[in-house]
Amino acid sequence: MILERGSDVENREIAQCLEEVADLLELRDENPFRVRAYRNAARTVETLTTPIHRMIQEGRELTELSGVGKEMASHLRELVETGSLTFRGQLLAEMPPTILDLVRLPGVGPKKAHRFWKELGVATVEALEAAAQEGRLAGIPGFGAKSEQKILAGIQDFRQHGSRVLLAEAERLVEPLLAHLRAVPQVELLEVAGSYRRRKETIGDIDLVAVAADAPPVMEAFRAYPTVREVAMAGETRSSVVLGSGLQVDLRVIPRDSYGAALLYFTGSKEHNVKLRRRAVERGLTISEYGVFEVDAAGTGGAGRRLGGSEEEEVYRAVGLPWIAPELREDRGEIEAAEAGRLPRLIDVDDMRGDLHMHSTWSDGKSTIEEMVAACAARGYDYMAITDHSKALAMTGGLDAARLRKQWKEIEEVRGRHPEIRILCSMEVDILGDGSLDLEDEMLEELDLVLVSLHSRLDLPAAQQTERVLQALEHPRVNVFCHPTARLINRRKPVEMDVDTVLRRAAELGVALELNANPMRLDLKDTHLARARELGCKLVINTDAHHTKHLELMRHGIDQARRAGLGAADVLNTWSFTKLREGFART
DNA sequence: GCCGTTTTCGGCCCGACTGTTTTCAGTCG
Repeated sequence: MILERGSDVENREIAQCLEEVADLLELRDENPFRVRAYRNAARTVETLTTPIHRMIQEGRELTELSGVGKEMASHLRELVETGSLTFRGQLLAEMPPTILDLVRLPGVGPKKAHRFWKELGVATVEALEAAAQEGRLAGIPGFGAKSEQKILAGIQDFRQHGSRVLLAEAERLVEPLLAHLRAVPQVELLEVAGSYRRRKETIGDIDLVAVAADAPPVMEAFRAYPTVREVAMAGETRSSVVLGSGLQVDLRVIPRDSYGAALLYFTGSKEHNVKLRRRAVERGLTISEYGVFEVDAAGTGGAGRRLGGSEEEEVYRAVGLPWIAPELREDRGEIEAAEAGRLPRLIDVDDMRGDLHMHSTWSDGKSTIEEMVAACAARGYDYMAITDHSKALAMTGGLDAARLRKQWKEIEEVRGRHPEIRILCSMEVDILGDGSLDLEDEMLEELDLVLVSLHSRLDLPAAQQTERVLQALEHPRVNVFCHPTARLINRRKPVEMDVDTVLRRAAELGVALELNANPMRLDLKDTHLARARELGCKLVINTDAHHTKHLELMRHGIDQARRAGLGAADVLNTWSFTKLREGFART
């Protein structure tokens, strides 16, 4: 990977490079703690809200970052200055880079991958597949026919379902499974843990935690669920299945008094758990999925007195912390905040008092203005905005000035019939290629609220895209920049843009940034939101509904906002209408 | 490779399951 030279090397790319170095070191059978040091540093960089290149510009000491020492700091510097890392190049010279693909296969780790290469000369997924089919794998010690089958199945699976599934999609798949399991009489409690409970935007697999006095009947029911395609693992307390959709689901059955500890453990994140365990060790305690225990004074490694674990609160309390919301459990500073009593009171879907981005049949929406208004009123909103597309988006039936004026007449009539809700005349105005807006200034003047978005020329180089966006935000009538990076999760990459610069300028200008709640967008993403708040940006959460039923998607935006640690006060459309008006005032 | 109100050396989170093996390494979460 050669990174683009220049000041805009993204933290994500740097983190990726360090991760690769960790993988390569692991393949070389290096000291596992050295490997971990690279992974830790990668994680620090990835979750950092300030771009590394900016830290360097500002002359800040990189070793301030946790997990970054002298060596790592010099790696980071080299990456920012040259766009590549010599050390990584040296490691890559020792082995074919395609070996890294092997490690991504289920059941194949660095040890096995290394042996495939050394003992069979196999370095690609294709070569491994051929070797397994020809029975050559079973020839090396430690491998048998079963290993061969497993690897072939893994390759199949990997090709079909390489990417993670959207949280909203996972919900649809899991709900009926939960109903199926809850119907088993032995099941006392059942909860989805893992990244699903942390409300991550995409899900790799599903982790279920169940309490049952008698585990076997639960396991049996689980494996007998109609859409189960394959039972990957079947133990007494733990089973793993693959559903017809390709989604892997793990189930752990645990006793009631371990419920909290198990839920905590399987909710993760891994990094959050590691830090909690370290805290436990510092206090002479040990945490497992069964509870919190005193470490045996005799030092035999056995567990001593049990301090609790039936509820998550007990585990946190044992290490001197208040309960932490699952959405925050990423080791991005939430443990330190909890310790200092500075955990944010997270925003809730009930805090929302309006939705400021939705379409109607005037452009590409499927519901009429009247229907959208009635649906918003039914949700208890105090205000809403009708924001159809502008004329540049011809395929959506975008409105020109003449049609927009006609639309205002209709909105005026609907206002008469719905005094219970404020209806703002607005528009989602396209940002044109040169950064100008797709609506005349005199029309912009008359709108209650102006939204701007990128829908075209999404492939511009970073410098040009950034300039284009900044140009649009400078326009004094602009209030909200919608789905800023224009990504579609798993389908379209975010535009190349210096997000940090855009956030800074938006904060200065008083232009609000949208968190688009559509589960395919969730744009801005959590780390950008956290950075936006840090910089004092105004924020709104909108559904971008194209049908009355889409108004319900607001909860996905709330999930994302909670992951960013946002409270109700951080989001303008939780405010009263009067305060909202003042909030949108440009600076 | 990082880190330190016990430490600049000696630590670095914990347990289940599988396959293949006869006591356990590798992988996963």
